[in-house]
Amino acid sequence: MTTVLTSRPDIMAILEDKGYRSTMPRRAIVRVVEEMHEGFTAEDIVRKLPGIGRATVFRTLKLFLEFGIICRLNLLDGAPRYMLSRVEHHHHTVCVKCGKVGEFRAATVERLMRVIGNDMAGEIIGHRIELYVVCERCVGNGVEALNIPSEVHSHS
Amino acid sequence: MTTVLTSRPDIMAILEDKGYRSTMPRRAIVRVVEEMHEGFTAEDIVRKLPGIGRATVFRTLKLFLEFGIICRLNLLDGAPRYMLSRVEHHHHTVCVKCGKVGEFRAATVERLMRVIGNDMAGEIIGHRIELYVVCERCVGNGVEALNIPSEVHSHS
DNA sequence: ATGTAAATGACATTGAATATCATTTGTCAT
DNA sequence: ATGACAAATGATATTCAATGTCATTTACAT
Repeated sequence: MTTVLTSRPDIMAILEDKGYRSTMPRRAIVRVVEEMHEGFTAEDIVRKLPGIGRATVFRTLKLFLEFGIICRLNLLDGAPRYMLSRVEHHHHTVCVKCGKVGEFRAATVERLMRVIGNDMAGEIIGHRIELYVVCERCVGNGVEALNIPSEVHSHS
Repeated sequence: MTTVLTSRPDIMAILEDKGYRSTMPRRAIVRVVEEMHEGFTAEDIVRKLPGIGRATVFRTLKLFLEFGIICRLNLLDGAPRYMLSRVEHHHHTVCVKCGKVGEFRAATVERLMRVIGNDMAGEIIGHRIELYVVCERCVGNGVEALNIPSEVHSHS
């Protein structure tokens, strides 16, 4: 027994399996993405890696997205945020105050989809659920009134 | 009895109540929005109303959004789509083939939120659920393989 | 080592959306 | 009705994210 199994999949290995090359910029982006734990924008990566071209960052994130290595959250405003995927199916919480992105899983969600599917013409391909929350930390701070986008309350 | 109650709220009246003026461009946009039944982009409106400035269209849609008159869907790619809100809380279905936007309601959704809320630190402010579907019409056509964004399957 | 296709990065370009600001237009008081 | 004034508009410039182009570089199979 000489190696410890890392709980995290080897991203470069995934790409190499698909025939993509292990290049310096890709490795750098993998490294940065792996240590960003609360969600990040493409621009965050560009800023953290000034030696690497903007186009490359965007291309690489798109590649990661395509293989489910990262996932994308279209927030209410501003650029989409990304975060490293966990293996299991999950959904996201977004703190409307500090922007922190969290995850949750709920068996009920899958059951819900089945119920809805039965009531519907057509076929369900996938779903997206986002919860807008005030996270523990921000509730604690109990600061001034939040600017909550009204659309979150009653629609979509 | 001289008037028929329209089932749809008078959008201009809502705005006037809030102190906004009933201007020609706003009335034009209301008219167009009310007759677009399958979701539209800001650009759709700009195209339909060449006499009205781009900035005004964006400003007005933002205003409508703020008061819940329309709702916004951040789709997987491209510009956000808008659609006239119904009064009741609901969620959206998006056909990954033809882009048609539908609506659904499910009591289970609200129950789900309560269940999740109990399991969570912090406070749930709102939620967003989107179902990616192949709509009835497109299933019928049974056409070639769909280009389904992988992120829809397993994440977010 | 070398050839070759893949990948990169500098740059230009697109496209959505916002900011600016002189002009126009609704609304209210009269 | 009229005029005054703030609100709203629209032409334009500008921002910002993201993509396309293409000559150069780099990883990898041989």
